[in-house]
Amino acid sequence: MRMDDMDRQILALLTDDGRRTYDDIARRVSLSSPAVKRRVDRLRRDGTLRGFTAVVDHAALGYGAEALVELFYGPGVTLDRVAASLRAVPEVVEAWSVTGEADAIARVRTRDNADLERLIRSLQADGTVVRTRSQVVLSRLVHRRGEDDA
Amino acid sequence: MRMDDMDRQILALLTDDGRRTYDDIARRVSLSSPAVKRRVDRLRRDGTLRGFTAVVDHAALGYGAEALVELFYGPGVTLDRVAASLRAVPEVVEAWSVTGEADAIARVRTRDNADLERLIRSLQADGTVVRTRSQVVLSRLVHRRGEDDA
DNA sequence: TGTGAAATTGTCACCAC
DNA sequence: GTGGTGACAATTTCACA
Repeated sequence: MRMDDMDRQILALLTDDGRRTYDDIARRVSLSSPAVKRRVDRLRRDGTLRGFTAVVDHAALGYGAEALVELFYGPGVTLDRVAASLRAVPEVVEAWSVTGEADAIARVRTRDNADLERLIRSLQADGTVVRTRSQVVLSRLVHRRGEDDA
Repeated sequence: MRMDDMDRQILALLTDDGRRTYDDIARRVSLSSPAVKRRVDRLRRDGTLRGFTAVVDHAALGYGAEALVELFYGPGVTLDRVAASLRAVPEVVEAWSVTGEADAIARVRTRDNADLERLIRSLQADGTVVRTRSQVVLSRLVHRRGEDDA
């Protein structure tokens, strides 16, 4: 899985616009479009390039509330069990196990704060999580393309 | 900015694969490809669809460390100033102002934990941030496509 | 919204380095 | 191994119904 600067440039261009044409990329990196395609195909096989996705404005879709919810597990609860139960909740868009006080942090998105509160209650009611501490997102300060959704 | 179920289906399909062809989408939602294109064009004009991006495995690119860093501002520090100083740090891939104890949370990504520590020190040295509290990501438990990078 | 045609893009075999 | 060229297939795009 060698990675040269050409690959990094191509990935940066595709991160900026995932639907850029091979020809457009080729001109910017001074290659032919088949050469670019071969590199992109290789990066996908490697797993370095996982795929492509649409960048959607969730607020425009009616999901205006977002929060980071710290989760504290009950005794003896395994990581797999928490992961499985979080995956079952569509509002959980991302979750990590972390160092520090909390065991994990879930990033959740709901229509509004009322839904947010209901969601947090339901996470607690689940049984795997004994306590939560939430930080509601007021605004986005930084966002780099290829790093998230909206 | 009306949004019907057809639009939502199209956005879901493009979130799953941002390079899906109009014809592929058209078959799945029972429309013609020009009709799909017209809707996608409208969603882009609306701003509902912000664009497309590549989904990259940052660990494969040598950035294996990730953390959520809670930031506590000094007195009188404005949101704009924090946003500007965070934007200047490439390792900050996302940041939000939040409710709760901390003023903001930055999501950062570095090569390793040593770089992570250096970065956190530099955020404190900046002057706008008087204290930080970090939660280092151990593993990703949940990740929905269209919600992030790797 | 669909159809059909033209322009653009993706794809692959083949060759050179 | 990597890259380029040219030909063909697939897709995008748009005028018109």
